[in-house]
Amino acid sequence: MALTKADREILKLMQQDATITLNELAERVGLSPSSAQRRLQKLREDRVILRDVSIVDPKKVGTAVSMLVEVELERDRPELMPPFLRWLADTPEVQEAWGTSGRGDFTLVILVQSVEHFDVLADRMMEMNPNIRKFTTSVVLKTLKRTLAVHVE
Amino acid sequence: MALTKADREILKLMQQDATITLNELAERVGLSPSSAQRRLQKLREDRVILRDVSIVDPKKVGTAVSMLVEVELERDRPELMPPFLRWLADTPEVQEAWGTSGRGDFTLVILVQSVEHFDVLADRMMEMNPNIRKFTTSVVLKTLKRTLAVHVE
DNA sequence: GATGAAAAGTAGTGACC
DNA sequence: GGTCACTACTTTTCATC
Repeated sequence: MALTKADREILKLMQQDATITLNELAERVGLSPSSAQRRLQKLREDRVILRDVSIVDPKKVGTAVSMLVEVELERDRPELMPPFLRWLADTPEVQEAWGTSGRGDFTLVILVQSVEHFDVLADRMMEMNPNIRKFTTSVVLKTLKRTLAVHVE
Repeated sequence: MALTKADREILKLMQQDATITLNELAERVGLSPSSAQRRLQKLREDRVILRDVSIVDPKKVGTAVSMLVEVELERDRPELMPPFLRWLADTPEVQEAWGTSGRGDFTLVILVQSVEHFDVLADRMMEMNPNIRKFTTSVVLKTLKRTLAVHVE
């Protein structure tokens, strides 16, 4: 499943604006609309493009506090790992979660309406996950950049 | 610019799948297609919805190493702040960047093809930004969740 | 095996109620 | 906010390279 130059161009453009029409897309990558459409369809079939989503401004819907949370788990309780993963998946305030090397075991990006909401959430997190040894929180003062766009050569 | 119940439903659905048709959307929020369209249009005009983008699987395009980087800046060189912000904006490998309280001043999410690429990038970062006092790097071992979706009540 | 042109089908838009 | 007519976009077909 090698990517052509046109494929890469399509990915670049679609990551910027997925509402672009096939005519525009075709023109900008130097293909006919039907060819562009077929390439795009194949990129979706091959799961290179996973999905298209709208990006919502948190401030406009009343959720404006982001937190970076580093969580350290008890390593000797592996049976509590699946519930923790499920908690991450099921908690919509958790936007992102990575398992990392280094200091903390996990780093989470959490988006809530207020610090009070975070407090409640953190309490619930500890309550539901007794394998959390400790966690440290950084308040986001300023979001400078936010994209899931992948740099395509 | 108060959000109606239908608006919130629209945001929820569009954050999951922005390729949904107006007919589907209308049906699921209990409006006519043209009403749904008008609400959607207004959400875009009011910049509640900022844009629509395709989500690309990094593994499928050969970029598969994520790093979390905490950067600490010299506080007494404010004139070097704008260049740093420009570097963040102009470097496509930097997916996300926050200014935070707590230990580090800034936290970055960086996506590269390999650790070797990260090395080159980190060197360049230090070279171009002499106000970086130090930085610490965590390698992402596992990405558990990744979304920019905002939880809409 | 993929492309482009053109036809057929579907979805989005805007005027009107 | 809903209905309808119009326009634009997407998808398929078909011939071609």
